[in-house]
Amino acid sequence: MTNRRATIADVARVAGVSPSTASVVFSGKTPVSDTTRIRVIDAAESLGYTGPDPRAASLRLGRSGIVAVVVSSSLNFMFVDPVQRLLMDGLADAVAPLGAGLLLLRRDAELDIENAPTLTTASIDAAVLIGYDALLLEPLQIIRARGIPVVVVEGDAGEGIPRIALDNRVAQRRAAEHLRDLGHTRVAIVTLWQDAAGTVGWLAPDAAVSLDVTRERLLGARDVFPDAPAFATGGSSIDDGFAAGRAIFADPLTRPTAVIAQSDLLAAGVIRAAEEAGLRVPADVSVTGFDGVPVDGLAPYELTTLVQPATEKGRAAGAAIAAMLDGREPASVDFTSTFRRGNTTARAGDG
Amino acid sequence: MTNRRATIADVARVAGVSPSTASVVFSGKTPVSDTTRIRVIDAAESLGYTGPDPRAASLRLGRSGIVAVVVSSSLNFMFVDPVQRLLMDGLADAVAPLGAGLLLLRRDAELDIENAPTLTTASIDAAVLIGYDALLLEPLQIIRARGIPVVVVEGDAGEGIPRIALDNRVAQRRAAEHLRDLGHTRVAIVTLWQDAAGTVGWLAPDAAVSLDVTRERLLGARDVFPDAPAFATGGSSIDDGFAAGRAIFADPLTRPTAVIAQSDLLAAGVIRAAEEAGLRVPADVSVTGFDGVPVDGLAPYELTTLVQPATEKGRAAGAAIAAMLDGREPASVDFTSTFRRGNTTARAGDG
DNA sequence: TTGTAGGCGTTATCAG
DNA sequence: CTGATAACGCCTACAA
Repeated sequence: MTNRRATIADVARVAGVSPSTASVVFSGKTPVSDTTRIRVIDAAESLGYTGPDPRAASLRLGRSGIVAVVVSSSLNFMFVDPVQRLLMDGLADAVAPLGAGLLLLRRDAELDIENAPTLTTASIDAAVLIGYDALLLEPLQIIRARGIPVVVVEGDAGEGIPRIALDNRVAQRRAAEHLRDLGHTRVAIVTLWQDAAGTVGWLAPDAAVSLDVTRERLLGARDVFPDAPAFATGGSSIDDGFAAGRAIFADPLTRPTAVIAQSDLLAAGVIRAAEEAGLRVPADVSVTGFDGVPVDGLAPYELTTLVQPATEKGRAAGAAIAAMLDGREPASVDFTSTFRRGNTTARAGDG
Repeated sequence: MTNRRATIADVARVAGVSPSTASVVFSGKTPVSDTTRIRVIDAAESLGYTGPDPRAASLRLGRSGIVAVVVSSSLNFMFVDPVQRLLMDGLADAVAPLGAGLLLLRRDAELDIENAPTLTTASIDAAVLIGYDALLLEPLQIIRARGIPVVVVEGDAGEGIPRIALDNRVAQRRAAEHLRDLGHTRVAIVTLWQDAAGTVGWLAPDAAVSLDVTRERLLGARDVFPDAPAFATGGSSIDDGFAAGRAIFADPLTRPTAVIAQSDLLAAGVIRAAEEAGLRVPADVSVTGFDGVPVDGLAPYELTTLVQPATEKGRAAGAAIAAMLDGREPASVDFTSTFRRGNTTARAGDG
């Protein structure tokens, strides 16, 4: 019985009008007399026609209303980070007015040969690359080859590709200066991923950090504390920060009086580790974060941190996409973080 | 200069073959001689042709390779929950072999009139509804009217709609029995959302809980402790659990010796609150969770909890979709949680 | 193995 | 305000 879905032609026939008229009734692009509109709508209803087939419309119009978001890791891993979540919400906000939705595309490392590579076969109007790094190079090339507009958030994909960036170095420097002004001299740094592999451990002083965000924030901290040791984590989570904190507080002799963490989640973990080591925060050790996001479960503490406009970054990415789809020139945007003093930093030696 | 993207017809012309032959070269559906294949590929390269236009293919083939995931809240809110994240990964796993991607559709409460309602205009092959409740009723109706296959995860959308479910009641009962076996009699319950509005506070004994998951788990706990008071939270987060815990531990006289939390995140918050109140876990108060997911930052503790196969649930949803797209009958699946003893429960009175 | 023809369901254009 | 026409770019019987 479910022979075939009704088409606009069927509706037009039943309504006794031409297909183009019926089409216009649905698109609203052109004025239609009330009587014909009603006839068409009635006909549609009687046929169970629920509106133009998006596939056909998409072919005809040349756009599908879909924006791809390409991520380099598992969704579980990616969305642990509140910054990413806020970013996605901002993006969703910004593309909604375009009538667009977000298509989540994982760049699967272990991609089976036979699997249809969705990035090459999906009807997408534009793409957003998040946390651009070497892993996203191939997706980027595919997208560019298809001539699809693309925006990069965090990280630099080269000339001609609009990017949404943050003043990572300057902002992180501000946190370091804050600690210096409080009299701290023995400071340790806890960084985000140092490379795509996610190698964990103390960074060699001259280590080349390939990930933009990590490198910039590290440079900012080193602008003030050139010799501060840095421990690289495998991601941005409380657990990762906890592990780093344990390593940092392991030796009472070399114990720092302050820790600069490259994210709020890492900072939360460092605080946990400090408590475990019997250190009070901020009396014995000061901790700074980065991001300014709500950290679930950090309750008593309020981090001294750099607040970045995560949602705004997503909106800006969406705006850039809207511009490109509109044929306008997309603007790269540099966002600024603001310093926020919490209760996790104090004068050195107050303990 | 970028007049028009090359089409397969252009490629065929340059290669000196017919369009159908060129098409076959790309689809691989029919054997083609090596010489012609090479000619076609060369022609494509010289024209900058990167493969069939997905929009046209999608119209012709009748499928777009896109599966919609409809969520009822902000992405930020939704992805706080590790269960949702794992679910999404499982879903992504399962639809990847179909060559499909996941389209994230927020059911925007404050939908502007002028905004294109993406659910009615997106080229989707199927849809997944997560945490079905009254809020998703309208999306469900739209989807069904369009005749698009749909699967519901958690929650019942009625006859004929395949669902991926969990043995919430039975599993939660097991946790309660565990506590009873440990000698606990004064037990409090911390629930997930009680209704779509997310009303927070003590539940009236006869309160009608409209959300399936919450209700089932509540019933399971009450199967063993019929009179246990229940505090409803506004979501599944450590902070929500913390707030609930504060309320529960506020009065030393009515203080329970055990708390049944309906999620691991809530349990983590309850533990935090217990510590704040000077109670030791599990010596003074036992706490059980639900989900069996890694809780970032819970480090020293290992929850006594019910482990649910979150990723598997996602995979099952994907499998059901694959079946439907294949014309096969989709199977509803009932998953089973397994009890896992951690270090957050102990015999009553051991403190 | 290759080519021909027709249509997937819409919508923009332009003439009435 | 309405209707005829012509794409949009591709795929697949079917015929050669």
